[in-house]
Amino acid sequence: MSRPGKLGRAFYDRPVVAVARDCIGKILVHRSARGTTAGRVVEAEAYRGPTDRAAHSFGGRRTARNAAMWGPPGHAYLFFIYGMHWHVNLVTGPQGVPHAVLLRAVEPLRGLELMERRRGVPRERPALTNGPGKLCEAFGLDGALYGEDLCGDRLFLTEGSAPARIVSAPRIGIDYAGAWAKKRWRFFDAGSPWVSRTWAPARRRDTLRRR
DNA sequence: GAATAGATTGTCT
DNA sequence: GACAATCTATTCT
Repeated sequence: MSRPGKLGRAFYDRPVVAVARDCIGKILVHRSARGTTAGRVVEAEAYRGPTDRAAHSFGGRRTARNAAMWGPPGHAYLFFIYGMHWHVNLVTGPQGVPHAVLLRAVEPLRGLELMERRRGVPRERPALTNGPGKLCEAFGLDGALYGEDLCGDRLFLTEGSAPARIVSAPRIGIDYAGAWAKKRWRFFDAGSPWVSRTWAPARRRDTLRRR
């Protein structure tokens, strides 16, 4: 009731790949003590445990860290990685189904000054929010929001404008996942300059050194 | 532009 | 003790 167009529980209580695709173009809003930040989601990935080897819930793995993934839809699953970055996910599907959507990049819309201060990057540079760790830093998202209800007033999505073209591509940074790494469960707005990478990452192992 | 190294810590084996 | 759904600076071409 706090915002027109706020997405309800039903949006998240659907198959994870569909939610990931439908996220593109929606508006992410975070209201914090320091101010409100908002941005248009331009890139997201689906993680479909327990069968998806790339998911933290692969093989039925259930720990304190990934507990939110197993909870009801429409909540936030945040985790800390590489010793310095937070990532934010939208939990999807019914309780007990450990699926989630990783938000990878947004186009900044509101709270630009706050984002610049948090990131130390000027608003015109894509580096402000074009990566999962970057957007969390810009929006001030961290463990304090673990399990946050996305149907509440602190962190949520609202209706936005669907892009002209959504591209599907392999997910990033999960080369260890074997065949699952090839699934095209990364979605992004083909026309946005705020996407982290427009296609698959350069694969180190596959790129032979030319003398 | 592309490739590489280093940062840095919570979590789990 | 190893590793991770990353980022940045630096180096090389």
